[in-house]
Amino acid sequence: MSDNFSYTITAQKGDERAHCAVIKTPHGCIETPNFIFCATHGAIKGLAMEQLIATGAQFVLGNTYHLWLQPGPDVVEKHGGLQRFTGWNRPMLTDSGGFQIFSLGYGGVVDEIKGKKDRSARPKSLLKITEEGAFFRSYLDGSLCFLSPERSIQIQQKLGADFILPLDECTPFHMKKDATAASMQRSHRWEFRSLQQFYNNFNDRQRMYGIVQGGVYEDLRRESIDFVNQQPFFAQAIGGSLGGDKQQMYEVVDFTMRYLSKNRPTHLLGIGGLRDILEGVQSGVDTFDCVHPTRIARHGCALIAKPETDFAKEHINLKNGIYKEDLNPIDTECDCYTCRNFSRSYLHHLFKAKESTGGLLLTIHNARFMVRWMEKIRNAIQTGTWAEFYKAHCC
RNA sequence: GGUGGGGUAUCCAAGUGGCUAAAGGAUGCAGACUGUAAAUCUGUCAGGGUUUCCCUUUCGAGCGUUCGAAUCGCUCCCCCACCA
Repeated sequence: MSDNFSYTITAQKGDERAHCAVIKTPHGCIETPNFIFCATHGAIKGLAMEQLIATGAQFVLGNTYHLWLQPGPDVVEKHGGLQRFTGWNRPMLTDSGGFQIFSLGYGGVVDEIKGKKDRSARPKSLLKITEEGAFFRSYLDGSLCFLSPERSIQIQQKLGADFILPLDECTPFHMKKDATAASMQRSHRWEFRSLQQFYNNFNDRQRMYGIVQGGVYEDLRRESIDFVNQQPFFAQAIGGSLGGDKQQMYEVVDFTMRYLSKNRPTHLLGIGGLRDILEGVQSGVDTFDCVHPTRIARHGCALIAKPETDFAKEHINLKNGIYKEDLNPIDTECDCYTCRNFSRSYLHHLFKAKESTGGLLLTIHNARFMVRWMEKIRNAIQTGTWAEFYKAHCC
């Protein structure tokens, strides 16, 4: 194998697990800790890639399931891969569709994975899961779809992102331990098949992550870690249910990180709260991804650093009436295009008037905010002040 | 001047005798959102209170019929359409 890919730890103090590293890919390097922005359908909702690049973002994620249904992997392949297709000529990862088995499969309990209560019940479009794979009803046209580990990898090989994920099965929080264990073991078999497919058609411009399952159970997580550590993955991700509340999530991530290989980059799937990221970094996580910053932007919320020591509220809602005549920018410290040019009052107006530009401007702010948040974290680690930084924000 | 239609809460708009403090929508006020079927979803929206219950004031205005009226009758005010 060539040296298209590498993982190098660049800063780590004493016996702290928090560290900085560089992940090298054919499309450039990623400095970690870092945040991966979600471009599920091959676009950052509300932004042109040019605008995301301007924020300093380094890493973007697309979704196998969505891109498979639309426009289809062959179309992307004809463009020369996802990077050319989307205009993001930088490091990229594709998720396997495993999360969709969960999110489309449990109907109203999409929130289950976070231990939250059933709210907006949706009709489920997952028909059934067998050892072979998952049968879906396409949410686009109702047609029957079948996603297997092999199929997911074939699709991802055509999509051509730098990093790909094996198909796994996510389990909801309220699932009994033996069922969680059975699901985890199936995920392992699926990951093994994914690896076989990957290496059978190996392309030196791609690498694969392993995914740790096991829910909130420490012994299951250890079993899953043993599996992942022993398989020839380039990197590893923590998936599945992380518990019923934040504290449990931090604990699950922490004991999982304790046993995972330190020689591989580690990704925490689907987590992106500001405090959550600090806790993850503290446990040794390299990368995070989350729809939260871009989604809440479209819903009128801007991430803020104001309560530097109180993370009860990590954002403000620009739709609130108090911003109607607020001439200040979202954050006077922020150097993003939105904060340099527009008032909270203007943003409030755009959302009240249902102008999609409001979502665009807040997405720019939130993206830039996340980029700067990760820069602050890396800076603290590089200057040997991580412990103080962490304590100042998390205690 | 004539004929017909209409005036309902912040706005639009259902409702023609009790189950109506009054459907629905919008606006307003707030909340949620964590590997995106999300530019989505939820709550609230006459006033007050000891707030799973009570009181006060409401359907253009007034008077009346009735045990009971946004709903029926009379008078008045205003709006719209067409005809002179």
